[in-house]
Amino acid sequence: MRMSAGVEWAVHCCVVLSQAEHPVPSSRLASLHGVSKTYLAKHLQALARAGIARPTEGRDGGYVLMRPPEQISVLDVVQAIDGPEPAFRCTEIRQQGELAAPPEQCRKICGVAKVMADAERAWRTSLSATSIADLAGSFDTSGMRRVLRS
Amino acid sequence: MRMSAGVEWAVHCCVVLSQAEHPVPSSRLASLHGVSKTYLAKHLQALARAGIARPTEGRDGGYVLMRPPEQISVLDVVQAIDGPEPAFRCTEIRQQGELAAPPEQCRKICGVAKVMADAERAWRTSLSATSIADLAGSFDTSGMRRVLRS
DNA sequence: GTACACGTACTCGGATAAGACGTGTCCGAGTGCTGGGGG
DNA sequence: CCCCCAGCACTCGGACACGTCTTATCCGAGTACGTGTAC
Repeated sequence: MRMSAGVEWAVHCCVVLSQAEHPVPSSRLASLHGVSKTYLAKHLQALARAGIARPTEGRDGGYVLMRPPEQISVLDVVQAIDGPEPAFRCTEIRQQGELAAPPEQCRKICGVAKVMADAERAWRTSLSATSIADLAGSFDTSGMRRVLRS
Repeated sequence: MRMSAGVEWAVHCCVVLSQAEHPVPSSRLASLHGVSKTYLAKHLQALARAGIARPTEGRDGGYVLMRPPEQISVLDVVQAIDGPEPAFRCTEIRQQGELAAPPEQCRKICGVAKVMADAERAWRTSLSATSIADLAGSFDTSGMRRVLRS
């Protein structure tokens, strides 16, 4: 199970955006973090589709957070980049093969799928407990703001 | 983020093996669940490498669980198939680009990585709370045993 | 009747292709600023 | 001095290749059982 590397980029970008007072272009965000400009742009589009950041076109344009950083959880960013569908997808193999269970036993969710769903729920709950604002507190925001002004 | 489909197969196979009294060949496990024989064999090898199931060669051979099903957690099976490495891999982009943090600020783990690690820990804890024996209780084990004897 | 040796059928195991997805890149369309000219 | 307009540079956005991992398959090596034979 592997999470897209773009998630890390997106979270860091959100932290930077939470400290910016003006729109920040995707190319600037890329050079700030030392990553590919064009590929980061792709992920920022995903943030825009999810309603987390808003792009401004034209000169002096860039991305701005659409909500206060306290109201953006890490889970929001992860799901924006990685997709909202769960990692485990039950293919209902309990209904296939020689020991296929009869349909009347399959009204309830498969026990395997339930365990996986519970685990993913715990994962999401943990991610949603931290906001971008919380994360920003663990970084050197003063230096971040200084670099953003220059 | 996607989990390997083989995880579902492996968990169901472990449930079946917990009800079997004799070794069950991989080809039998495949036809019982209606999945590819050869591909399932590959995943069963992973279970063997992880010390969960043991293969027996020759005629009347097959796989047998190496531990009582109460002592095999769903997490054990998931990690055997999907690998033990975490889904999120921090690439330390806080040390790259224009706003690279100085090394003395990087002795502690990156805040982003910490949030992800905590979430995955919650996920693993949830998965380890359920054993193969618990799962077997949610299936029709009597029918399973009947089919296995035939 | 018993023990041994052989043949066979079955098992696992690793090495080998095909497909899907994440990763990375490129160029075109659209927009807001800015400088110059006219009123 | 103020307003309007054209040009421009910059931005985003979607369409296009590449590499890697998951998925899927095949064939060979090895082993335990069953049978036939010799003692």
